[in-house]
Amino acid sequence: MQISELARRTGVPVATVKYYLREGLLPQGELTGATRARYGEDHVERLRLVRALLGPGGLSVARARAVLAAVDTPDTSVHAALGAAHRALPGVGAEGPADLEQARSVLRRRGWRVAEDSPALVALAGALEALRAAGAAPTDELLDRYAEAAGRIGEQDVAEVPTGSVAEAVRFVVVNTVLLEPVLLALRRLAQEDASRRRFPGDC
Amino acid sequence: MQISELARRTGVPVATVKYYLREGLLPQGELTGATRARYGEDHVERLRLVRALLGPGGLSVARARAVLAAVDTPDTSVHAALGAAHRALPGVGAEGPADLEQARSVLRRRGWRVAEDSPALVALAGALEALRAAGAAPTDELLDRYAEAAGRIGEQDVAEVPTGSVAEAVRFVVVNTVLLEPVLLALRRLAQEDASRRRFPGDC
DNA sequence: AACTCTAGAGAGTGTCACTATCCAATGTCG
DNA sequence: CGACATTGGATAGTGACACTCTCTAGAGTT
Repeated sequence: MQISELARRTGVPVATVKYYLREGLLPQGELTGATRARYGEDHVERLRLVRALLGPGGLSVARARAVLAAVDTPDTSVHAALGAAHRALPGVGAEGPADLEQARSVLRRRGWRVAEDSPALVALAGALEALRAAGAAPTDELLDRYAEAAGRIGEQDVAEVPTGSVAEAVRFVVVNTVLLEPVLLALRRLAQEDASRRRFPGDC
Repeated sequence: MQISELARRTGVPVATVKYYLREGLLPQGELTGATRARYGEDHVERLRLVRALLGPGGLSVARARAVLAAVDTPDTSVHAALGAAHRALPGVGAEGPADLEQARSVLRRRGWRVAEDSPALVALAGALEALRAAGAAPTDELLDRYAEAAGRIGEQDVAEVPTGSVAEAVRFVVVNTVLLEPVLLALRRLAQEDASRRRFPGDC
C-alpha cells in the first residue's frame, strides 16, 4: 500500500507519517522507485503502536524512539527490554541527587532487589521528595501498603510475559509497561471516587 | 518578606514567581506601596505546592489552576474536591466517544458506583482503547486483578483523609491524589524489575 | 545622590509535535 | 501520448506551552 492508504487506514495525516519516518519511529517502506514506496500490514501495526505510545502512553518522540529501539533489537533479553522501557518512561525530573533512603527502606522491607541506578528507584525518590516539599510527607506505613499493591501488579505483569519468542516477549513487556500505567491510575481514581462516595455520602 | 526572598527560599526564579502570580497560581502579596508587596509563610508553602503539581505532579499551568481553585474554595466538600482534582488530571486525550463497555463491566464486577460522566471512567475507557489499538487488548481477568489492587489503594487514600477541617481535608485529597500517582507508578516499576530479575535470572 | 529593589506589563525564547510548502520524479487514466 | 494526481524527500512554518527577559515608573536604602 502507499503512504496515503497507510495514513487513511490509521487516521494519521500523511504529513505526520512522513514525520515519524524521518524521526525513525516508523521503518522506511520498501522503495519501488525514486518516488514510490510500499508499506505493509506491519507498518499499520507499528504506526498504531507509535500513536499509542505518544498519545495515551505519554511518551515524547525521543523516548518513544528509545523504547522502539528495544523492540527492534532482536537479541534484546526480556529483562533488558524492561529496563529500556523503564529508562524511556518519564520519571521525575531528577534534579540533583535526591534522598534515596526512604525509597531504599521500602525495598528492603519488601525484599525487592533492583539495580543500583534503577530509574524507577530514582523516580520513587523524586516523587517522595516532591511530597515532602509539598508538606505531605508519606509515612512508611502508607508506602508499604502502596508497595504491597504495586508488588501484586508487578508480579502479575511479569508472570504474564509470553515465552514463545523473545521478540514477542519484548513487545509485550514494552506495550504493557507503558500502556497499563494509565489503566492503573484510572482504576485508582475510580476506587477513590467510590470510596469517597461511601465515606462522604452527603456530598454527592 | 519580599519577592526576592520568597524566590530565594523556594529556589524559584523571581521571574517565574511573577509568572505564577500573573497566572493566578499564587495569590497576590499584601501591597505595602505602589512598588512593594509583602509575602508570608503561606506563600512559601503554596509556591512549593505549585512546583510539586507542575513538576512531579505533571500538571499543566491551566490544570494546576483548576486544582488550586478547589483548594481555595472554602465551601468545597471533600467529595467535590476529589472530583475537581480528577477533572484536572490529564486523562487520556478523549477523542470521540470511546467504548465504555469494558470499563463499566469492571466497575460492575467490583460493585463500584461512580458518576455517569466520571472523568476517571472516560480515562479508563480511553486507556483500554489505546491498548486495543496497539494490539494488546487486556483480558477481564487482568483488569480485575488491577482493579483489586487499585481498590485497596483508593480505599486507603480515602480512609486517611483527615476530618479536622474541610480545608485541611481538601488540601490533603488534592495533594495525595496528584502526588501519589508517580509513587504508585514507580513502585510498580520496581516490583516489575524485581519480578523480572527473579523470572529471567540469566539476563542481569 | 547613588544605588538597589519592586510591581506590573509586554515581548521574547526554546522546545516540541506536528503541519505546510516545494520540488522533481513518477504513476495513472482517458 | 498527455493531463493530472501522488510520492519521497527536504525545508520551513505553526501553535501551544512554560517560562524568561526587558522595560518603566516608582520607592526604599545608604
